[in-house]
Amino acid sequence: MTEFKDFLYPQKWLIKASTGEKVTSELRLRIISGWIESGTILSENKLAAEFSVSRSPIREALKTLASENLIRLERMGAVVIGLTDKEIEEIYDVRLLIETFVFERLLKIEITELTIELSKIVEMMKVAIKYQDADEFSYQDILFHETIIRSIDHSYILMIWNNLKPVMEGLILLSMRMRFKEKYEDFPRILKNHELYITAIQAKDRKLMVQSLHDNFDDVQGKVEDLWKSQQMLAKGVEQQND
Amino acid sequence: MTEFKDFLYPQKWLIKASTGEKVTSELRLRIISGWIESGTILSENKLAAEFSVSRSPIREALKTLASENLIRLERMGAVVIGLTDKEIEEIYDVRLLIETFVFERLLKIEITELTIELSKIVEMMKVAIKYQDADEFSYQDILFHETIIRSIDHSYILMIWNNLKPVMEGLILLSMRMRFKEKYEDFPRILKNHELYITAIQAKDRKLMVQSLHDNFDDVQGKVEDLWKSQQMLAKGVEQQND
DNA sequence: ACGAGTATACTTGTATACAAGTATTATAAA
DNA sequence: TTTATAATACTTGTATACAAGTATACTCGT
Repeated sequence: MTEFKDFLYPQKWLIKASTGEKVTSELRLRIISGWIESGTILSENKLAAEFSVSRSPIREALKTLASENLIRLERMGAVVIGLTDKEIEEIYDVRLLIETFVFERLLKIEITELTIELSKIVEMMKVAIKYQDADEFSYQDILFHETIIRSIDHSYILMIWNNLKPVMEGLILLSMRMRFKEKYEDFPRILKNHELYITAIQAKDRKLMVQSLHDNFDDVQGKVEDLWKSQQMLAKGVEQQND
Repeated sequence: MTEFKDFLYPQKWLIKASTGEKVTSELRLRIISGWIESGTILSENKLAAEFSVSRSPIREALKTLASENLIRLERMGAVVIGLTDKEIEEIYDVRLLIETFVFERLLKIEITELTIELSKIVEMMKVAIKYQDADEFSYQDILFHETIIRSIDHSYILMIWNNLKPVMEGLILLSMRMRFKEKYEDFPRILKNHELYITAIQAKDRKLMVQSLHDNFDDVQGKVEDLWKSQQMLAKGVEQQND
């Protein structure tokens, strides 16, 4: 598999990844970004040719993406589902569902170590903002939520997160890249929300947590649509560079 | 792939399934039943030899089972996680979580068709009980819950269900096979609970629904442990037949 | 011109071959 | 006996080959 210059997915996150994982990550981001449009029919052979790999890693990728609800495997070809507004709302439904569940569990356990870890992550986010590193910021943002979820040690909640995570990662990645270019002023509020989240956990304050969660969602969800179109234009731009 | 006489998974559910799906289903049930014990390290080559298939369908199966949290893919070999009491409780946590979410949505939509469909399924369950067909009963039981979940048309809730379903199916299958042999008197109550669930949906009665859901769980969950040991003995018996 | 039937170019699913890396075991030296 | 090193027998990941089935398109007959 040659290293494409026009990969959307951060190359440095794929250093020790297998070919199958590379294809999966890249294909996922192309679908989420809209570069590959909903309704497109993907053929294993064509994808294999396009990525200059065999069908094995392609099959692996398609199976993974199907489990993430991004494509639908049919008799002849894989149909791209993609992310409409409806799907994005549904993703946030599920995030709200599991993070609320997690918070209820947090009320019952020791959270000192957790809050220290979360504070560290917020510091990392600040540095990422300072150096305008969208990818690093996204990584820390995802890590923030994953750290909270992992802390309650619930394997089936973690299973849900594992299925949701890659799509969330893609959404946040694209969203943050756009913000660094066009809405840099958003970041103080995003940071503040994360700090509020930590405070809510420390105070074991359910209302505060729900509020910060909603603010967080409004922050990302409310503006996803706009960022969406911009991101699509960006993706198209990349595409055209290679025509 | 030869057809094993000692398959745990219902053969008639696999008629039009691929080899990969057959291996997945059988392997899953062997893990859930405890035939393959927690901590066992599975090798692709050995499994391929055991099932008399190539590594391709085996790899597919292992990847699927890993996404269902039944095994953990590591550098050398796949480690069986299996289902401890903790995992079973966690599965029911998630079921409670999503079915509660679904019920909230049901309050807002037209549920006439749904309740008719559910009533039909309950009738099917009665027939299955009458003819002591544990597998058919399990199928209808799973279908009952899937029908409810599908009715709200929420692709990411459905995604969670799709990940949970195979394990639930296995649990219910093993549990029901045991009941038909040892606890036949349980079925009137199980049926009644399902009818109560329908009533709750019709009446849009949240409390009633939660109650029937809890009863349902107590029914299955509370007795899973006992049935568990019996099932393991059954599985061992099957194993010994083939020594 | 139009329909039936066949040929062809696809599709997926499975088997096999190969490469690269890892753990284990055996052997040799101290 | 113990330790270090090398050979061997594993492991997974990827590529390729093959089989069976499906849709498309084309040709032939009417």
